[in-house]
Parts: sequence; structure tokens; C-alpha cells
Amino acid sequence: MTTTIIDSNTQRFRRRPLHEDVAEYLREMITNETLPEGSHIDESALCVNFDISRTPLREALKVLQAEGLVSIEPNRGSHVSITKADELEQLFEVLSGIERLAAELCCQQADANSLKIFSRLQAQMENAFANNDRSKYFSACQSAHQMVIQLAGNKILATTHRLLVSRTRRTRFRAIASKSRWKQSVEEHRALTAALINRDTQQAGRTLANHVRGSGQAIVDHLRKPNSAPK
Amino acid sequence: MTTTIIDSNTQRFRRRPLHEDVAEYLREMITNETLPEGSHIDESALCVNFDISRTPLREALKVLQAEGLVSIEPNRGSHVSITKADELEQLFEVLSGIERLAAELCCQQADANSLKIFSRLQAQMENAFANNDRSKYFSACQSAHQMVIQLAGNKILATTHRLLVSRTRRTRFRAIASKSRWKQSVEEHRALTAALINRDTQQAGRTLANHVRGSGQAIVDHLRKPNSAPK
DNA sequence: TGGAAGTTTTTTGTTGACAACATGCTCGAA
DNA sequence: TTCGAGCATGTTGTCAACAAAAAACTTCCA
Repeated sequence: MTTTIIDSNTQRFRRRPLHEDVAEYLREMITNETLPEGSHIDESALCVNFDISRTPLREALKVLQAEGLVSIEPNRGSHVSITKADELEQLFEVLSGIERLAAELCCQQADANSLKIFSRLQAQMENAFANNDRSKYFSACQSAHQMVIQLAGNKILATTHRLLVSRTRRTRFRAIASKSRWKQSVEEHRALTAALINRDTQQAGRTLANHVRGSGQAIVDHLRKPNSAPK
Repeated sequence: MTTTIIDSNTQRFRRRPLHEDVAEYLREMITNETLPEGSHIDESALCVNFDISRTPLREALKVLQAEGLVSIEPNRGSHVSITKADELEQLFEVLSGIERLAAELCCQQADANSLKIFSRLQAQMENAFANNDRSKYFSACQSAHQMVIQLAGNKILATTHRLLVSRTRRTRFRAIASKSRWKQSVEEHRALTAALINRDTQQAGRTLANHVRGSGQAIVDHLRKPNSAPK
């Protein structure tokens, strides 16, 4: 007799390895800044917190190190990676290259219906800007970028993108700190939407690349002058 | 008294964690095809082989999984990732995007002397082609690509590139299987070199992107028709 | 003979303990 | 007081053993 009857259709009975849950949770804690940048990661403390032993925790830390979120110094413990301005600049540079490619692929492969939905996202962004709703704009903007990645139809690209973005997420909400930069962002997105609908591959790629580079530069500049607090 | 006197100036006395050595070794075994594609990874066998316990081995496997070289199925063990033609195609697509960016940055930032060295690599490739020396051509070609990445001066880009390339390395030597493709490869490299020296950013990017995509496509096509063995 | 239930064997996931290393503290001598 | 040697403490790296799951095998019955 099978020991347990389980909800057959959706619920899959397979306990995920602990280290996966732990890694996911830690990832969230890092982007949340529950674990702030540079903070030391206390293994034994986290173990009693999660009620697990050190092995799965350490396995999770190795994964996070491979993702660039955690740094491990031999015999001296782990800490949340600190992302300096230079490194952030390089991250955005690579991201702009990735998203350029995504926009080009998207141009060639996306079906008309998807682009319609994309246009609606653009409308949401315009609306949020008109209403001065930063949080809503930010959310729609992220969805738009994500959608371009998805429509590119390349899993490797999506994975690469996700890994890089996860290292910038903590600082990303600062991209539209200034109103002028915000306005520019809206216009760039508008141009991108137009290029996609016109199936202008080169233009779409260039536009998105410039947008990412510009947003990144705004963040990096902001980070480099320590006096102006983001408000 | 300090227990041991050590060579002070260069030798640094810090034992690297075991899992790092193990990961590096496994990486080599996978690209070597000592561990062939899809083969099951026997933990206990490797443990007695390396004379270590399972903990560092498993930590190494987690890292390799994050790099995409190993797949782990919960409760069913690990095996060397199999790279299907579709996935390989996507890998090369992303690589072409990365190398396009690298070529552009290289154009803008490389000093004249580095480009001189690059030209010498080009000469080596032309020579190898004239002498029908595939192995020498392959080596010089790889150096050239690597050099473009280095001259781009972006560590994130270099890391991303390295991770993607490591997943293609097993198949890469097949790029110049046919003589006609080989000839085309030489010409593309020649065009790249010219574009770099002329500081033609757009041209350099486009040329390298096309070259990577073309080489990748040659490999993928080769992989897709199962009758023709690579010779 | 074929197949299903039950049992043994093998393999994977997790734990707690131990060893190695780094850090902080105490104490004594210059 | 200041500096360094030696000890104490805590943290990290590794191991061997246990628990749980999957795979392989046996046995029994139709």
C-alpha cells in the first residue's frame, strides 16, 4: 500500500532538497537587504534560525557564491558581496549588451498579440508617470524588461540576464530618482515600443541598449556622489 | 613560536578549500570528456578516487550545477549535463551578443600596442590556414577571442563569457570541420582585425557577432545530422 | 510465464562531532 | 606604557555515521 494519498493533479510529492530552499530564502534576504551589503553571514546563527544543520546551509552559500551574491574567504567566513560603483557600471554594461540582443530577437520572433500586451504595459508606464506614481512605474518598467527577455525565446539568455539582474536589484529602484531622468526613461521605452511594433530590429536593439546603459549610469552616478541621499 | 617557517615572498601559506580543487578537477574532467556527457556521477566512487569525504565533493557539485555543467535530480543523483543542439544554438546566440559588446569596447579602449599583438595572432591564423594546421589555427583563434574579451576591460563580461564558453568547449573544435567554413572563419577574423585597427566600433561588433554566430551554426548543423562523423 | 507485493541493497540527504584555523585576550618583560 | 608570546575562545572545514529515498532483487501467486 502506498503510504500517503496526495492531491494528485498539481501537488507533486517530492521534498525539495533543503539547500535549495535555503538558497532561495537567502537570495530573498539579500535583495531585501535583510542581510545588508557586506554583512557577515553567521553560519551557526542562521542554522538555529532555520532549524537545520550547517551542511545544507553551506551548500546554499556555495551556490550563492557562484551567483556572485556572496563572497567566501577561506577559513574566514562568508559575507554578502559588496557591489562597488565600478563593478555596478560593468554589470549594467553587460546587461545592456544582453538586452540589446533580447530586443533584436524579440523583434524577429514575437507574435503580434504579445506586442499588443507590451503596448499596454507602455500605456501603464505613461500613466504612472503622469500621475507621478514611482512605485507603479517601477513595477511596469520591470515587467516590460522581463517581457522582452521572455519574448526573445532563449533560455540561456534569460538565465544569464536573471543572474546579472539579481546583483543590481538592490540599487535598481534609484534609476528614476530624478524627474528628468524619469522622463527620459519614459521616452526611451516609448521609442522601444515603437521599434518593436515596426519590427525595426536594429532600432529596437539600440534603443533598449541605450536605455539600460542610461539607467545604469544614473544609478552609478548617484552612488558615486555620497552627499545626495536618494529621496 | 610560529610552528613553520615558509617561503615568505611569493608562497602564500593558505590551504585552498578542498571543494575548490575538486570543482576545478571535475570541470577539467568534464571538458576532457573523461566524464562523458550524460554520464552518472558516482559520489562514493569519486570519494575513494580523490581520497576525500562526500561533503566537499557535494559542495563542488553544487557549484558545477550553478555553472550549468552538472545536473542534479533530487534523490536521484548527479550527471554531466547533456547539451542538446537547441541549447547549444542558444548558447552561441548569447555568446555572439557578449562578444559583439566585447569587440565594441575593445575598439574604444584597447591601446595600439595590444592591437599590434592582436595583428600578430591574425598572422598566425593565416599561416596555420596556409599550412593546413588545424590544431595551431584552433589555438590561435581561441587566443584571439580571449584577447578581445580581456581588452574589453570588463570583469563581469569576462566572467559571463567564461561560464558560457565552458559549456560549449566540448564541441568547439568542430567549428572548422569543413575547409570552406574554415576559410570563411579566417576571412571573418581578418575583417575583425581590420575593424579594430581602424577603430570602427560598429563594424568590429557586427563582424565578431557574425563570426561567432556562424561558427556556432556550423557546429550545431554538424551536430544535427547524425550520419556525418567529425573527421 | 508474467507480474505484483515485499524485501534487500544501494545511493542520496542530513546530522552532530571533531580537527584546523583565525581571532581576541592575558600577562609578563623591556 | 607598549609590544609580543602564549593561551583561550569562537568559527570554519572535513569527516563518518545515520536517516530517507530510490533501485534492484526475490518470492509468491495467478
